[in-house]
Amino acid sequence: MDKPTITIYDVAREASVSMATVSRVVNGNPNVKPATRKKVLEVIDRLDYRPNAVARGLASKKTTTVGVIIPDVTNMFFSSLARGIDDVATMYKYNIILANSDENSQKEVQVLNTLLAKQVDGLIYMGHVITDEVRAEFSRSKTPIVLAGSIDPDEQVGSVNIDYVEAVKAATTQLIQDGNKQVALVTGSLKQPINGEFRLKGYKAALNEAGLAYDDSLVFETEYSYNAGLKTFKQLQKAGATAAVVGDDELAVGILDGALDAGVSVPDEFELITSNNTKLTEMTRPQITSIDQPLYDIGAVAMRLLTKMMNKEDIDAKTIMLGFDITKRHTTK
Amino acid sequence: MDKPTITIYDVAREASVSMATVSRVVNGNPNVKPATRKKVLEVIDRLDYRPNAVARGLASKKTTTVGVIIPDVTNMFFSSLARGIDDVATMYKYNIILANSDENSQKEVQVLNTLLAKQVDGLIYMGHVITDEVRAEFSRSKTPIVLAGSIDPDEQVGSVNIDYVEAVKAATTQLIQDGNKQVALVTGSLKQPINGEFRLKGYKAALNEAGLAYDDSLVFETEYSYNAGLKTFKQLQKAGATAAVVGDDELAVGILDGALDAGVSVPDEFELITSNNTKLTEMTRPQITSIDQPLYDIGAVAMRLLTKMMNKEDIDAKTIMLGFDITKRHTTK
DNA sequence: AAAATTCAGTAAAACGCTTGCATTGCTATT
DNA sequence: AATAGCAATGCAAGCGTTTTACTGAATTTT
Repeated sequence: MDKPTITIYDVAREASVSMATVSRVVNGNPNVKPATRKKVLEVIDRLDYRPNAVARGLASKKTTTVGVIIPDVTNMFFSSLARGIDDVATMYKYNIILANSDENSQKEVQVLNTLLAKQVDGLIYMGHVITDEVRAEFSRSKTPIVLAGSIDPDEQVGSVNIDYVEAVKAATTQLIQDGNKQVALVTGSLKQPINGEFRLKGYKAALNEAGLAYDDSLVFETEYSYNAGLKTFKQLQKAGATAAVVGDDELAVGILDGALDAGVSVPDEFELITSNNTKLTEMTRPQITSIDQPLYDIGAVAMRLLTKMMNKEDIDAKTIMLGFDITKRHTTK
Repeated sequence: MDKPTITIYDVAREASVSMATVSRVVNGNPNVKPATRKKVLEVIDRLDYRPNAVARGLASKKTTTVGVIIPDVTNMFFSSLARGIDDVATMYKYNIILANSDENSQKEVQVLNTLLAKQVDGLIYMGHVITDEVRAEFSRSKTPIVLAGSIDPDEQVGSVNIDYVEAVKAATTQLIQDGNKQVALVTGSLKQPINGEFRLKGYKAALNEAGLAYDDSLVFETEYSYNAGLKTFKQLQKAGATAAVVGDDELAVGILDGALDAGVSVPDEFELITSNNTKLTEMTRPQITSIDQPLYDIGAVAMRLLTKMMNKEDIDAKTIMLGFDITKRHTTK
């Protein structure tokens, strides 16, 4: 009852040519006479032959599959990247194995290993932080790797980002120019380079240029969630902040709602700029001004870079910084 | 310079046993003397041997990989399902190949074929509608398939859902009990069974039970987007609706904002119940009352069902309906 | 017209693993 | 002591491709 799987060999026999010839027509190798090609294609069609990619992978040592490690698909920031990755992957005939890591180093290492065991041709890693264990795995393998939306302090592997220093600097400067003397910075863990290093640096640079003193009671380290935002607003108020640059959209929505709940008028009494420009920023009232990171593009460019690496093409630069904008909405004056 | 890939054969030689034995210890086959096992494991460790899953796949005809077809990862509804799927998949040692389809039948067929070529052990399909072409592909292959969050009119393949008829009925009834005589239904294309068949049925049933006449000028067919919601509110107002059951959260946020923009007070002058209970519903002011579909669970259960099918276990029921709730927030009285 | 080159195609060796079957020692049974 | 039974291994045949040589034939060059 099980239909016997039909193989390249069957096609060869039916078309009375060798397997090699069938393989050539399947792979578009030009070294085959049009008449033969046609004959083979007919048989393929008649037999409903479908090449077995696993066998092909074993023989050719290529799987046309790339591994993608993502903290959580459910997070818009990452799913936007993922969408860019998948679209470009499809364009170049690759498929994606998607694995959620929850930014858990142990899971990451584990998943990395199964991905490598599955012989993926390349890897894209998303996540805010790269632990030493993960870095160790990276260097242990010679599979090309690109980081999407996270910083590579070592520049060992490829990476695609925006210039977080400049982005936060621009946002902060804008808030200062609106007349705020007490601009807060609200981010995730300062242990993550993106926050503790880059964003903080941009923030300080802006203060400095404006001749304002840095005050670390205006820097808030919190979790990226709506509820954390709600709570954070109270602290912001206590600290006397009249504006904030926020590292995550959900968090920003929480802060906004915290302000509204407290009867604080936005943007008149409190201004807000967030960082990721996800759809969320348009769904609140007032809509939230945001640094516009081209998330989809970061993913797309990362995947494109990876294709080049897998192809052993020359790479101009392993680290690519995309431009950013600030999309003005209604949480700033 | 390229390290030679080290194979099971190398391990066998170094441990002076046969490949078969190494294979056995790698696969946890009990038929190995503890002493031998230990020796082999040591060599594996020393040589840093990593089994090649592609070769394994070819030999065993199992890839421990399942294909997942998703309309758009960027959509919270689907990404929630996907997260459930991935978590359960991981639990059962499967990986997921994720492919975005944009609900485009042609892409779906294409992706389905490459997935099958890659010899996935099973497939999970998400999408509101199953075109004939897709259905044809489904029946052409004997790979197990489960639909997650979409209806299978034919019951040919497995599927996991909630009871949309009852859910919409409950929501509509609630709105009627709040005193609304003009309750609207706002969904996506009525051509999709979930809308034109199930939701509409539930809606009519509720009206009927309440002794209200069905009026098709209160049924709105639109796109699932924030902007569509904004526009739709105006039509709702024109039609004299004082409440609405909405099929998508982004859409609902649009309608809510449309109401607020028009100076209509929610829920006093207009009530709203949405369908997917994504995080979005908590991020608006007022927060939106929603049918609570256990999205994560639908994904998880779908994947669990698929594992059973892949394992050729007995299945109690191919079609599974999960329970739902209505989470009351502040767009209803 | 002979030699060189290109074209089409063949045969068979990988690719790295699983697995059914055969084999080898042992221990337990008679 | 002979035999059966079993646990532990080894052997080798696949799995379905790609790819490397290689071979004739046809075409071009000299």
